[in-house]
Parts: sequence; C-alpha cells; structure tokens
Amino acid sequence: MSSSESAFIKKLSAFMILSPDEKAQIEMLQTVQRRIKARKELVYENQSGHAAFILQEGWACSYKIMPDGGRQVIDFQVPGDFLGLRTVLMSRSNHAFATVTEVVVAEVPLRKVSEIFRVSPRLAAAVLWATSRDSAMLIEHLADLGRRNAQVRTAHFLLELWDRLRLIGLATEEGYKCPLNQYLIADSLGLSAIHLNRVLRQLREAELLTFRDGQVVFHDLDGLIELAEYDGGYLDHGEAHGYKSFLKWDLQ
Amino acid sequence: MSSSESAFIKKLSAFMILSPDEKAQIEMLQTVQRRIKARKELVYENQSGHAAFILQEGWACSYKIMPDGGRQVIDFQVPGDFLGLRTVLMSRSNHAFATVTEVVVAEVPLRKVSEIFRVSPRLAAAVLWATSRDSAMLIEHLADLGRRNAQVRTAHFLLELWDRLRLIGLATEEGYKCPLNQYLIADSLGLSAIHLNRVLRQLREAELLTFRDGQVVFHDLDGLIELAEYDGGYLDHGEAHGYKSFLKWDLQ
DNA sequence: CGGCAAGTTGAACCGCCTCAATGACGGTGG
DNA sequence: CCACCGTCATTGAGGCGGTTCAACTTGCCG
Repeated sequence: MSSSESAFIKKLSAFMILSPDEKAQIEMLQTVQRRIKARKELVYENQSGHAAFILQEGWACSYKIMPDGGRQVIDFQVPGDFLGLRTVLMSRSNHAFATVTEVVVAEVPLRKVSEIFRVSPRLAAAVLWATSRDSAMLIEHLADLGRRNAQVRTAHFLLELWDRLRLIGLATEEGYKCPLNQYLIADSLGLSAIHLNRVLRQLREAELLTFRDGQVVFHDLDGLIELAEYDGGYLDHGEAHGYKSFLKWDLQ
Repeated sequence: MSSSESAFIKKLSAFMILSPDEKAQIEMLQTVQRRIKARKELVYENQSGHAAFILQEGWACSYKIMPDGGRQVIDFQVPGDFLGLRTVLMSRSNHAFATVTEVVVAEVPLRKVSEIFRVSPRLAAAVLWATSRDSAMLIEHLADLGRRNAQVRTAHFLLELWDRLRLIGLATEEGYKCPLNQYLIADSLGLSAIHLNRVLRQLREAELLTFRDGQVVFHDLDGLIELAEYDGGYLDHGEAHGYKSFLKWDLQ
C-alpha cells in the first residue's frame, strides 16, 4: 500500500484487494475537489437533493441539533470517509454536516455512484461495505450512550478513533493527532464538557492516556483496551478478508 | 394499496410507486418462508456468512450484549422490515437478532439481493432507501440516548413506533398493539425497567397515553407530539415522493 | 492591551440507578 | 381444585454519576 494512494483506497483495501483498474476507477470518483475552511456547514438539516462527498483531508462531523439548542454529534469523519451517502436517497436528512478543520473533499454526484454500481459489482460491494461499517460504528456508539459509563465510553471512543486512523496511516502505537475539542467530544458522548474534562483527567491520572493540545498520547494501551472492553472487530479491518463476502456477492 | 399486499411492499410504496411487475419481483424474494417461535435467537453475534431476512409477521429485535451482562437493544423490527441486511457484507456482526413474538420470516440469500441490484436499479434504490431509513432511525435513537430525558425519550420512542406501524396498517389514531415488555423497552431506551415504569406512570397520569396489556392507547396525541418534540419526517413516509430521488438514481 | 475560545476546578443539585419487596396473572402439576 | 411457580408490573428508600452554575486560567489573535 503506497502512501501516495488516497485515504479512500486505503480504507477500501481493508475490505478487498483492489486491482489497478479498480483503483483508477475509484480515483475517477474523486476528480472534482474542493477545499473548505474549518467550521463550515456542508449539508444542512432537512436539505434535500444533495450530493455525497468523499473526505480526502481534514476532519468533519455529522450532528443533529435538538429543539432545546443542544447538539448530538452522530459521528466524526476522517480522510477516506463518505459524507452524506446514507441520506442521499432520503427526501430529507435528519442531520447536518460541518467541517471541523479545513478539509479537502471530492464531490460525488449520485450519477457517478449509480454508474459504479452498474459497471462494477465489486466496487459496489466495497461501497456498501463502507456503509455497513458506518452502521456498525453507529451501533457501537449507541451502546456507548445507553450502557457504558462516562469513563469506559470515553476510552472506547478514543480507541475506535485510533483504529480508524491507523487504517489510513494517521496513527501509531504511541497515539495520534486529534483536532477535536472537548465540547465536540462531549456532544458526541452525550456528556457535558465539564464532566468529560474530569474523565480525561481521571484517565491521565490513571496513566492510561493524555489528551492535550490536539494530541492523544497512549501511556498504557493494554490497560486502556481492558478498561474499555474494546474489541475493534466491528470495524472489519482485516487483511482483505471481506473478499470472501464479495465472492458470494458477485456470483449469481 | 390492497391489504393483501405484503408489509414489505406497503413499506416500499412509501418510497415509490411500484409497478405490478416490480411487485411480483418483490414477492419472489419472499417465497421461502419460515415460522419461528417467540424468544428465539436468529443471528448470533459474531456470526458470519449469514443470510438476510424479511420479517412478514410478528416482532423481532436486534441487540448487543455488553461484557457486564447488560443489553442494549438497537432497534425493533416490525412486519416489512429487513433483518441482518446491514451486516451481510461484514465478516462479523456486532449484534444479534431475536424474535419477540412468534414470527414469519422470508430468508433472502445474498445471491437474490445481488440479482435484484443487477436487473432492477429501481428496486435496488428502494432497498437502499430502506437501509437509509434504518440509519435515520438509528440516528434518532442516538439522539434519544444522548440528549433527551427519560420522559421525552419514551414518548419519542412510542411515537416513532406508531408511525412505523401506521405505514403497514397496524396502528390507528387511537393506538396500536405492542407486544414489547417493559424490560425490552428499557433496554432500548438505556433506562432501568424500574424507571421506565415510573415514566409510563407519569405519561398515564398526565393523560397522554396508557401502555398496558400489550396495548398503547393515546389519550392526547397532540400533547404527546408536543412533549416529545416529535417530527417523523426522518422516516420519509411520503406519498412516494422519493420517486424524484429515484429519477436521479436511474438516469446515468 | 482587550477579547474571545478552550480548558480547568469547585459546589450544589437531581435524574436515574440499585436494592428490596410486593402484587397480579396465567400455567402446571399434585 | 388449589398450591406452587415464573414472568411481568409496580412501588419505596437510598445512593451515585453526571448536570448546572459560576469562577478562574491559559493561550491566541487583532
């Protein structure tokens, strides 16, 4: 896997081995690029008929604004992730997207997705795999909010992010760069920023990890994984083991 | 819409108007039927290579068991809903399915889904719409757990269920039959069954609704909708308004 | 220098949990 | 026919996890 390949290709490579032809087709999806500043809304709530985007550089988030002004962050997007794909067939979206940092996105019109589905069942399966993985993350997030306490929840969140970033070469065993502030993370974890701050202090004092200055540094990865009861298997990052699934998919 | 049509057809009809041919194709998906008793596991956690199911009669649920023995119910399935579609391309599933009541399901092998995608882009779009709608429900569920209090959360849950059941003709303005017990609902809403019981009492005493003996009876629907700040628009139940989306999807 | 965004800490409160017990109901078997 | 059981619903008492409000710090930028 060359480091010059797009994050999207790196990600899909976890699902199946891509041929040079397929890689070229994927790159064709990403020709129309746009650079967008930090903290800009990308897709509005209730907006219809929007396109989807592939995030190439930077971080974004999807969220829902509650009637009382509160905010629930649905998930964060890192390079290689789709934005807005899950609502592209809905007449309205029940959530909005915004950039966190400055980003580079490729706009992917519905027409191009449709074409991919027509000409390459393999790539179609890969795109559907990515959306299934998003669902699996949503489910894990749900379990976070419903059944895990603040400490486990926070540890779990930071470990999942670590796995996702490793896949695209943006994290090491030591840690990773994370441009999210405590308000954003708190709104994702269903906590107040104040309490999240205390939880982060606990994790630091327990010498598990430090989150400071936009940097996550692990001190005791094993201890953290044990605390969070973390098993990233739901992300399905194997060595293209999904290829077996594809066979079932491709054969009629 | 004839009442003899399958719940799955009734549901997809909210997205687009189906031709007789398309209806026939859909019914072909549902030829292999199985009857399963109440409280049986359907798909085990971590199981791979499973098929998907279309639920035709009865209720089911998907859930995740936590390491401490707790349970988070992801969502409930009612007639017309897919089971296991979102994990069909993953090498493992991070959640399990179980029946709530006795059910009738149609087993849909991956091969048949693949065939639908090949021969009918319109039906493919309809299936993808159904999965998008599932995601939208997951997101609303996430907002429930993260940012709504127990009362609003419970009201929201019961109203969403009402909308879903109306679509397939199983609910009226008065209420609906609901075979879920308080333990199941509590595990879905991230509450203890004890607290849910108190919340249901509050809703009853506020003369908003009564949930008793497997029956939800509305006393003040408008008041309930206002309390829950409920807007079911995310379910995308219009009069086949999604058809416009399909046009974009179909045209190259 | 002033001003704003982000992080940090303390104090008081309350929503929801846990533990415990009791009531209502249908099924089953002696 | 009734005693016994399991499941589900209901209620009380007490405790904790996380919230809210408020204050102070730090760093950055104009």
